[in-house]
Amino acid sequence: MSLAAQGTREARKTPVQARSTFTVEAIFEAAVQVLLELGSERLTTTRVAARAGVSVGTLYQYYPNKQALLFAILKRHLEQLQDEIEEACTTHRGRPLLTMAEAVVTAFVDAKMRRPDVSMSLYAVASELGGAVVVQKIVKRGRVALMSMLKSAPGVVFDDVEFTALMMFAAMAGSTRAVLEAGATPKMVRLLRRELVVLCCGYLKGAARKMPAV
Amino acid sequence: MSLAAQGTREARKTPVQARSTFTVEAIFEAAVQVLLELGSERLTTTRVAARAGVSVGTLYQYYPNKQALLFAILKRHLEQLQDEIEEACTTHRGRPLLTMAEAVVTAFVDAKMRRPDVSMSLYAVASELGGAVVVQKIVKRGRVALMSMLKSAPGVVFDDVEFTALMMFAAMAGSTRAVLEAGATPKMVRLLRRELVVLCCGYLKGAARKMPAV
Amino acid sequence: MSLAAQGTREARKTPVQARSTFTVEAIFEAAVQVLLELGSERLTTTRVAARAGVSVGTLYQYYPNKQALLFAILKRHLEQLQDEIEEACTTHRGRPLLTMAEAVVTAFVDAKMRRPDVSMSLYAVASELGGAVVVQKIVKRGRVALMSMLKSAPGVVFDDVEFTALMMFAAMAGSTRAVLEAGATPKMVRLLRRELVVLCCGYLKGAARKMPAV
Amino acid sequence: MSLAAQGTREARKTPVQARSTFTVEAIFEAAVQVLLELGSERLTTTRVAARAGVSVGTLYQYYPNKQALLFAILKRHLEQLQDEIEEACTTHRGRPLLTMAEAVVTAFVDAKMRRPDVSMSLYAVASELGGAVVVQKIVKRGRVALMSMLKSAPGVVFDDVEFTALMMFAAMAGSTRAVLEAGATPKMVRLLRRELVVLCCGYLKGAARKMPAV
DNA sequence: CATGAATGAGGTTTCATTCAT
DNA sequence: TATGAATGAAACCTCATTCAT
Repeated sequence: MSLAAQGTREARKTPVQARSTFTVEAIFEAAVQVLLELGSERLTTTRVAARAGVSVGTLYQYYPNKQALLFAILKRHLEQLQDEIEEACTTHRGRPLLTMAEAVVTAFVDAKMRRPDVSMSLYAVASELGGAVVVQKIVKRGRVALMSMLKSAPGVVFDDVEFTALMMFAAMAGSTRAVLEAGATPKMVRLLRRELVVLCCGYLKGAARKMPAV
Repeated sequence: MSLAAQGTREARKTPVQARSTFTVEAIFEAAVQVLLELGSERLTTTRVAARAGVSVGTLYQYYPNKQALLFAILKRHLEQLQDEIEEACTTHRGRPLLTMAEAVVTAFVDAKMRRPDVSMSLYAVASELGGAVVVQKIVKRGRVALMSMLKSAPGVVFDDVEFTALMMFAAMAGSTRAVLEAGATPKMVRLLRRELVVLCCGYLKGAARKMPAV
Repeated sequence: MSLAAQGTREARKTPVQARSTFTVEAIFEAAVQVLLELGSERLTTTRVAARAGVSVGTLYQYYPNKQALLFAILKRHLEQLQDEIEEACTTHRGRPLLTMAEAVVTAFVDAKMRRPDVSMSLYAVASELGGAVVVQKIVKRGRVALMSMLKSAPGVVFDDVEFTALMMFAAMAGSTRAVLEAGATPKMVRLLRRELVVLCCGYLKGAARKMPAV
Repeated sequence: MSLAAQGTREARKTPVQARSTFTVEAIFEAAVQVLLELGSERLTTTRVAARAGVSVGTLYQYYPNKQALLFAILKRHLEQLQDEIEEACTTHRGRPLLTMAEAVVTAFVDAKMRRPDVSMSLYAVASELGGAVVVQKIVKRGRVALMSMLKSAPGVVFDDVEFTALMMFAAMAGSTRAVLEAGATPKMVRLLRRELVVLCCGYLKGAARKMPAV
């Protein structure tokens, strides 16, 4: 939102030596831990440094500021998510809509539920960094993959694939979040997967126009 | 989450003199303004008081702390939203699923888009206060109304209406949020309404089982 | 200590009407209650007024400021104490030292232990108002009475009765306080009485010079 | 009393660099000065930091809160006092009661009168922190030493040495306090020493039972 | 007289960030 | 490079006291 320069959000130096790689990772992991234990509100750079076993000064050597650190975590999470979605989308090109929906839903829910605690903690981070262009950019990758897959669906065509993809992702994100925030019991997660397939499938069918066979 | 007592989130005293009613409102409005301009992160009690033209002390006479103030805003927003949804749900009992979907989607999107800026600012607030029981309570009202309406749908029955209602709301919330965060151009909002109807309708049809006519 | 004008510590107006007498008393009692429940640190004028069932404004009508209120409580306590000590001293003029010691100790401990909680709460108040001349003045009365009684002791004379009286009071005050702060179990109080007699008696005997019979 | 955790009263970090040792001391000394000049009531962390020539933040690096700072001063005072009393008690084991009384009184009064101003300022602090277990602990040391010395007195035995020790300390503390609050002129201090010996001696003799020679 | 809304100085505490060592 | 002491702006919140109604 009011995040001024966004270059500031990137990590400061590319670690070339083994030692710094190690340090960076230690800081990163410490940050994740603190985020989980105390939430983004009570995460302080000093605390993270202490947890990582380095001094604050060192932390600032690798992350120019607190936001950059939080952003790094968010980024990794989002990129993993996008990777798995891309993978699912490429693998299922040309398959029927139901199969597509199932694949994407599975990829999405699996990725989010692998570390439900991390996913939840990141909601707060994302809402602070929310509007940031960098975030939008990362998320776009999955949408592009989804669009591309949808276009490959046999026998159907979408009026506005881009928006359709947006809607589908939003629906998945929204319901997964709701389930996470409601506690994400195994039973709920099971229901979520099933209903999300129903929902996406229903939506895709409704959004698609049948193409006359050539 | 770590928000201990919830009494802390309630307003402090009910104004008895005419003067104070005015003051409370001034503070509330000032808070909304500051929230819009600076976001919840940079909203400070001093700033709100200054904007309202009162002293900090006065602010604290009516809102025991910053959270209570933010919560008041969130609460009003959510309650209006729930009101309109309840209204829509009661009015459309017994109608076909498509009509129901249209009604709820319209109510939801209308409510959210009446003050898109406020809606967006409140995302951050909600993520801070999200876990709070009071919030959950308010939101439940709409879900109950939706469930009740769905049960009245002619000729169909749902296996787990409660979860269906949750999914539908989550999908509406998620996609509306996505559109808001993407800028919410009039065109997008139009698309959102249309596609959300498609989505909800598709989902409800998929989730419903046909009942044999008596 | 740094208490500027001390006239400010007196109550503001002498209640002439029945209603105000009642009000003043209600405020006074409320203050005592709050003092006991929350301590002088957390006693606020608003709280006292609320407890008394009047408005802050009314409180300030009768007590010009918070200190005056606290001082009033301390004053009453001290005056009662001095009364009882004076009484004991006058009654036992001319008796043997042991009898005198017993009488004064009993009066002192009784007075302090009648409301041990109040006594303790007032330590804090006294330490804030400690140096105040007004307090010193009140306390002096008991000392004067004690001196006068000691002078009447048959067959003995003190080199510096004034200081002897001071020492005796200080010893009584100090040990009573220690017992109060240690919890003041019935057993301890019993011990206190007994030992205090031993102590005072021993001291008085040591401080007195035998006078040759006339 | 209502001072919850006692960890809060302990110092925050042990300085490792030379610089910080200096800083801690500067803060401590500044605190003592402010305490003397303004009293504990008007001592503020900001003022102390300013006086010490450091920023508030630095102060809070070493003392987690205001109380911890005040407590540190009180602690040092009490510990010195206990040290000197212990010393006096160990040195005079097995000596006659009169010698014992003289030794302890001297140690006590000397310690208190070395910095009469500090002693007085600390009364207020002690009454705030009085109930704290940590304080009780420190003070206990002197009582234990006194008890141990009394037990070693030749030819006498005490029924309840523990209480006797308590009484003797309370009497010393009480009278010293009275003298301090009365201005502590050299003459009074001289009288105090003398009379306190008389008082303690008289008390000990009264409290002791003669033991038959073996 | 009583009310209670309003005041606002002032206090405590946190924490991102810098920089001398 | 690493350290961690120091910074200080800035936030939150309290409460004695006043004064218009």
